[in-house]
Amino acid sequence: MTIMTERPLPRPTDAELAILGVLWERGPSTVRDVHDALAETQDTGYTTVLKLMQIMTEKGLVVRDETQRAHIYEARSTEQRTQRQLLTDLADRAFGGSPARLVMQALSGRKASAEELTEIRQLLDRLEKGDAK
Amino acid sequence: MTIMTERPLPRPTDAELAILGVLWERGPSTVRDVHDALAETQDTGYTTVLKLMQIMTEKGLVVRDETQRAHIYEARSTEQRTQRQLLTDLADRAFGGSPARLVMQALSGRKASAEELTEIRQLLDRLEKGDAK
DNA sequence: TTGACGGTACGAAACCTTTCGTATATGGTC
DNA sequence: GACCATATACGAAAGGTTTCGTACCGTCAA
Repeated sequence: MTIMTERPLPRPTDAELAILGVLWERGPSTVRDVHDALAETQDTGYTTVLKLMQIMTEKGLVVRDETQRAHIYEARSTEQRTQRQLLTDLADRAFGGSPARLVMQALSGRKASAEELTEIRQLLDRLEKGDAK
Repeated sequence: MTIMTERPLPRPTDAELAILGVLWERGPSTVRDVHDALAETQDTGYTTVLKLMQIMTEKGLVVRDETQRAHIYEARSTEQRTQRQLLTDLADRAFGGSPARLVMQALSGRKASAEELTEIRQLLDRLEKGDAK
């Protein structure tokens, strides 16, 4: 039995995050799928996307199924989990490690709709009930 | 009269953000000041910090006063402003451009203390009164 | 004046990210 | 089988980030 020291995944780069976004939205996809989806907003070449996804495979950000001719890629970490990682990362780098300060800045700096504010308030209620998560 | 097309400052890199952190905390500082402060936690060479701060000057992230032999550097953007920029940037890249979703994820994913939650709630109150900012 | 000290400037290496050209393989169709 | 469309693999260039060695300059004290 091999001991797999589950190394934490590296922070995805900008380009990698865009690709992950497609994978989260579409689910397991081929390079072509991802490229076509990205083509809506960007215009990066097909082989560029391919190369990035190959690198992401090496990094462990995605896994791929090679049984088909067109490999099928899947994000290794969920969107939520990645988002949280990015947030704690940003909190560490720019908010003295305090997610609370990050939240306050995000709230005060932005115009959130009334519904959103209400939603956030409800979330706070749940949190204070100790109903974490 | 020169037209200064005030270009938006670039997103600071990790190393740059660490330096900005020192400048925000200490106020205008020399390279040595910054290096010594960083030495508490990291261990990057003096010339490395110097070079970074020179690059940051080129980018406009900091301004420097060269009247003294030891130049004095100052952050060009406030901590708050930079934090907000980083947050909207992250919201764009990883939260579909929605700061509200970012906030919710930050709240649900983290254990915030009761005091912090209260503080956030008060902030929400002020926001809903239309007392933005 | 000269040397030691502490500062800036500069260049380049090492590494990472992003890009894409080109080579090569595979599968289906005529 | 031969061809064509479409896939992956690979290498390398271009640009950005981080690191530091080395050169050079000014200041001050002996």
